[in-house]
Amino acid sequence: MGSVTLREVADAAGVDVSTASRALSADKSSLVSTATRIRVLEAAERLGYRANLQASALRRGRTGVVGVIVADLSNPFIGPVLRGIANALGARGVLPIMTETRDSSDELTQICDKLLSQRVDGIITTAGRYRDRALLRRVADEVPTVLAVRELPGSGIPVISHDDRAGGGLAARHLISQGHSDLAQLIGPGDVWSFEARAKGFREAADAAGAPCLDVQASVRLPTVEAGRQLAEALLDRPGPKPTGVFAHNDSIAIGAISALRERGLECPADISVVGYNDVPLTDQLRPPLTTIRLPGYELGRLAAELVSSRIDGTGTEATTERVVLEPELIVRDSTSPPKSI
Amino acid sequence: MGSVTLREVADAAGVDVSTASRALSADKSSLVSTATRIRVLEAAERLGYRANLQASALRRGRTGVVGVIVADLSNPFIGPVLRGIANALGARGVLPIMTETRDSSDELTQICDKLLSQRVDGIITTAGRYRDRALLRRVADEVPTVLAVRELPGSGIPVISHDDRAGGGLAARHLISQGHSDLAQLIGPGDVWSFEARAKGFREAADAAGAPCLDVQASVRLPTVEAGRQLAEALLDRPGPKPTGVFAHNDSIAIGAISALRERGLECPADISVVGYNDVPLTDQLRPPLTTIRLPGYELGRLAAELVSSRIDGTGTEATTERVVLEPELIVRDSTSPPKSI
DNA sequence: TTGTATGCGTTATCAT
DNA sequence: ATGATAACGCATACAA
Repeated sequence: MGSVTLREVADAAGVDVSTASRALSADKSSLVSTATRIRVLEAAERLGYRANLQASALRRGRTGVVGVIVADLSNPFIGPVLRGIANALGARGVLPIMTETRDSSDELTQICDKLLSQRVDGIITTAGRYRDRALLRRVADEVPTVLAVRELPGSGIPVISHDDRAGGGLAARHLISQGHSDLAQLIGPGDVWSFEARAKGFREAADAAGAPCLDVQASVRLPTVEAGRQLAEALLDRPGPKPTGVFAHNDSIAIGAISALRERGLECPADISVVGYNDVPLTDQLRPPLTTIRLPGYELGRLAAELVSSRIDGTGTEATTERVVLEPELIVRDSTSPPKSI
Repeated sequence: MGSVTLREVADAAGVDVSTASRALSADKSSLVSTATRIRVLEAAERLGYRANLQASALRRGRTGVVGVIVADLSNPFIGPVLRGIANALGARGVLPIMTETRDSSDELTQICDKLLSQRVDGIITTAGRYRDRALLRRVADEVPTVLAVRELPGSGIPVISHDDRAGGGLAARHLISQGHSDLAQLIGPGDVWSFEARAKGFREAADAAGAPCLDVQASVRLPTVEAGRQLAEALLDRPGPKPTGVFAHNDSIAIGAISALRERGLECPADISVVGYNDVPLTDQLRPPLTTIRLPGYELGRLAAELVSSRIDGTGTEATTERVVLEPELIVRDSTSPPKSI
């Protein structure tokens, strides 16, 4: 492609490349006389000049690109997060490279390698599992890195998250306040901060209220509708009294569970109440509309992008921005109600 | 960041940079003796060498990055498309830069500029509106470009789409076969291929069956749940007989419409049947589960990525790959049923 | 205010 | 099979 170089612009304007470079640079254009500046600008315009950011990056050591790594692009809760990231980065003229690991550590390894080879200025990831801590730590040593949504305790990597533990507590207290005394939780895939923290928060609040709490653990990797189905069936297949209040670790699991329960003759919320997590789009239109915990995805994305930007600029006051934790919010809809027997 | 350069690896291995370059290059490593190759490889490993793709790109004229431009990251139908793109590109070692226009032409202009400055090897976009034809045509002249999902007739840009017109026909014939004789369609934002084609297909099939068809046009830019609400209310506020079979141009509109209808005392499907479009995740879990037309998002994304890759490689037999059109599929669920009066 | 010269890290061409 | 060298397009330290 005969793309126009700075050299050609300079020649057309009758100046040296260095002068042309200065004239076109936003902050250094003051070092150039107004007359020559407009001459260069006109020449650039006329020739259709477009700066080669690759070359510029090579010279300046900055690419204007940050890598974004998510676990699952088809998880609807990720949409708002990506938006928040894209918007905040866009405002600074930075472009995001988006990648997906499907929660596979091998994938993550390869992706990190690729991003580092691309010399991205920074990395934002929501895909870290505990087992990836060392890997991500190494990445963070090479390039400004920010965790979003999922924390990685002990990694020392700055993180923008929200309080999953408090979210679990909200779910438990809501069910208890509705009169449920037999609780259960459908736990998301292991090795992930979000689910462990939610489980812990839920259990603590249940214990505090003296309510028995059954844990049903997932053996699957991704927290999907199908996983919710399996978890609900595992719950029903257990011997003993059936809980009436169930906390699903995300909305997909909740949806799958409600569907599976219905197939076994249990209606939600008449027979069993279900609380979800994330408040993904459309949860208010489900059958029934889902009571859930809102995860502030857009905000998380936006803040993560701003944090990584400030790290890149070196303006991050290291100590003060290590960890930002937003608050979850209980959204009450129709999937929870007082238990029948009361 | 003291990142290791090829130079240092060469020095450590006691060879020239050019030899080191050959040794590390996949296809040219045969030009190097096995002995020195392993010496170089070891040195690289030991020093933690990582090729600088920026520099490599500058020299070779290829970045290994393609730009992806979508209209709306929060539209759930885009998830599968992005996945298809990311997976197909990933298999070829190419990374996607993802951007969002919110269906604004200004945004699109800026984004194209940015991507071209980044010297992406190719561009895939689902965000083209008719008014953007000239802009995208110019882009396509600079870099291999592929349209996905939305066509841009007369632009001459290769496109991977599916048959929206046939999809509209499927919707109409389904409603008619259920016994509906009074039809209406809630039309998506103007200036966009998908919606115009769906409208046309629906109208044609209605006409062919002699069924009157009311068109309700959106005045909004994005086809959201809220837009669906407004469209449904506009429909009800019209004088004259109310249609019993409604085609919403996407699932979000359908959901908003059903919700608005319910607020006005009309139940779906008892009082009014609604067909959506896209078959986005969770439509089967809605109240009621949505009858809809499936748009093969993953396939579209995958094919678009493969097409742009072959264009980049220059292996695209120009004439044969201009336009690929997949087939839509009717998914019958519970939001449609025969009208009451029958 | 402008020009000169150099280097960012690679790869390709040409020798050897 | 390997080395020397130039060039990709740009930005900056330095000189004028």
